[in-house]
Amino acid sequence: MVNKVKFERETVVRLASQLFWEKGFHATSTRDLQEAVNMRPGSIYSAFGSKEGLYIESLKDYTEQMESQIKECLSTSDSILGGLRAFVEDVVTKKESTPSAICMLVKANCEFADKDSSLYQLSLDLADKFENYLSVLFEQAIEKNELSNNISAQEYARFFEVQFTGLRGYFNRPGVESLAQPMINQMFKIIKSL
Amino acid sequence: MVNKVKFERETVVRLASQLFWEKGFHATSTRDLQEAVNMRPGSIYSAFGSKEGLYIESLKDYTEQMESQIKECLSTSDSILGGLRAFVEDVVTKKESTPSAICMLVKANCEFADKDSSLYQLSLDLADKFENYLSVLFEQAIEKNELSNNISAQEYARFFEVQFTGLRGYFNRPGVESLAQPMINQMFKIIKSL
DNA sequence: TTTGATTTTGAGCGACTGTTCAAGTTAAAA
DNA sequence: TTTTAACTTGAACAGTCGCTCAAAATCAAA
Repeated sequence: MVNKVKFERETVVRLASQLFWEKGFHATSTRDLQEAVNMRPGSIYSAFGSKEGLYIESLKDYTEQMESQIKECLSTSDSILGGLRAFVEDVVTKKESTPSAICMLVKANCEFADKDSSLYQLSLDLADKFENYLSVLFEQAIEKNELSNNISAQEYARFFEVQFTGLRGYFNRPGVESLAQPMINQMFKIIKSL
Repeated sequence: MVNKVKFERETVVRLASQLFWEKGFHATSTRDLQEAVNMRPGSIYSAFGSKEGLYIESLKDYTEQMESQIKECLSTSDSILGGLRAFVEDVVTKKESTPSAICMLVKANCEFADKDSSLYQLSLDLADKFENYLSVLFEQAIEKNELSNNISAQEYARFFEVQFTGLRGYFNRPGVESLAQPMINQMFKIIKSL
């Protein structure tokens, strides 16, 4: 090796991810990105190939970050359900410190209308992966008798997902902060009664 | 009057609305719109002022269309809850005939990250109007004893909205059609038990 | 039939887009 | 110290963007 890359790939992807999450793919220009990651076009294109390439890496990084956040919440809590609740509270109540209350995966799924586009497909694949991960967690919750087995782990996961994304959409506006805790309580009360 | 406009304003807005709903504001070019509504730029700009002006009228038209759809469902059904259920089934199961399974208001709210932008504000205002309309309906449902008064009409409306938008997001993908009816059943079973 | 206010047309403007690449810089190896 | 492959730079390209406006077309009223 004669010379090393000067930038930290992970840092750059993290910064790009924040910008894409906030503004979406189409509304983020390559010049916005250049400024955000402090790189000139040539370096970006040699490292990521295209705006789309950088976006793909950013979206994957986002889901990894989200899974890390869940794992963190699980390790802090003494039950699966407690961990999931902590995660939901984290996301919904600390929305000021994130680019958007709305999940970047949901935003991606909204933005790419062409069902044949690879970015739409990617958003589906990552959402699928996330649902599977949730299913595993709910499987464990059933095994630990935190939840009944009236419905399957996958059905719990689906309900969680619908409620979670619905809530995040609802809280993507100012002035509803005081509703967060009651609505999360309601959500988990329902889950336990399914 | 010396000369009349040649186009039907409502038809044009309807066509533009479909395109904006499908592709979003940023990904829809003025040339896409020109083709869709079969008008030249000069005519569009003299009638609507700007791309943004046409979008504003399109989004307002969308919400009016949605309220009409609810009213249609209510008139066909003999209960408020039955009407709302018919509406949800309509939207979630006939998604192939619409530009997107996801609500155009939700897409708008996703797309406009700048909380100071007037398009973001518009999406909030229209969503607020919709929530108020739902509240009125749930108020009636409580009065007609279709629902308990354990929680307020507004709380019912909020739960409906979260569940409804969550479901629509979930069904914005291929291959989940068979889950629609069970999940809608679950949704209304929960509403009745609140 | 002529008039004249109004609407429609579409070529084209300046700004911005994603992307390229020749020239400059860097630092490990020779 | 020199070499040289890898990396960085940023001016610039071709294409697209939202939008304008002078000219042509339209048609009720005179």
